[in-house]
Amino acid sequence: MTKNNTRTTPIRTAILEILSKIKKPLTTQEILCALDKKNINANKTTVYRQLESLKKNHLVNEVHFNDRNTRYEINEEGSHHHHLVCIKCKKVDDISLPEDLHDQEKIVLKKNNFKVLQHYLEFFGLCKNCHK
Amino acid sequence: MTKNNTRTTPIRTAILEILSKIKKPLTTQEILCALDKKNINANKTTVYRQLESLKKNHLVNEVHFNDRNTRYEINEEGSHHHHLVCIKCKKVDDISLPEDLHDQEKIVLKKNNFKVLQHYLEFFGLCKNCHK
DNA sequence: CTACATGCAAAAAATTTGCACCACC
DNA sequence: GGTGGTGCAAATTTTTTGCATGTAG
Repeated sequence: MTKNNTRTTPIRTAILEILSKIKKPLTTQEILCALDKKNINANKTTVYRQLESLKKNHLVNEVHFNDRNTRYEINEEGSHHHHLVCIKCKKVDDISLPEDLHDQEKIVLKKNNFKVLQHYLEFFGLCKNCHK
Repeated sequence: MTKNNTRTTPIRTAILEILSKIKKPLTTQEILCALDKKNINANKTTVYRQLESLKKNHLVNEVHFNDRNTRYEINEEGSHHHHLVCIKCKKVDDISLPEDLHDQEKIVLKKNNFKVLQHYLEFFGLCKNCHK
């Protein structure tokens, strides 16, 4: 039993394994396929529910790119990273930025009296192969 | 006739007006309602198509927050701004950051040889009213 | 008179809900 | 034995597509 009254089940474990290994955000569809390839039979409802639960437990993050798809990525403690999304070949690279937040950003947030719990930073553009 | 072979129609104009005035991202639903309040009768299909077209013409941006909704905001040239999303009261504030990108971020992007066309930065947390 | 715009209906896709049943603690 | 997990079907919501018609350039 993990925190928040959730149990460690094969499906839950498998989803975490998949996301941990691939280290990039996957859509529900992709997760479903990946489970299938692992010969783990899971209903899409279950996957939705597990992802929702994993999100609540801060084990995965929901990420959105420039399309209409909801994606999930593993939430690796300490290594907060961002994404470079190539709008041409759709490749997604992670980048980890040397420090968390710019000082000036912190000042703005402080001035707004806003308590940041999470932030997303995504770059859209052309990767090295696509902007030659 | 604007660029990209699009025409200036009442619906298109109204959508831009709405987004220009409100200056925050709206869902398709909200845009539909706003049109209704303006007594402009528009089919949802048309709105979807206009938003897609406006996006292509870089007049609006598609924005995603921490839920499953697609939102659109006016793309105001030069005043690139970001959002503070309160996860409790759902209020969305704009912030404009003093400078575009952190120097160190620029270095990382350069090292990755990635040409940035657009970037999103959203902060999720608690606004001043909600974290008392 | 041609290309874009629109509305309507239907299809497709994504997500949620209700209910029954199972299984772990 | 009670709480969470799962599957299935159905409902709901969101988005897309096809087609007929309208209309501005």
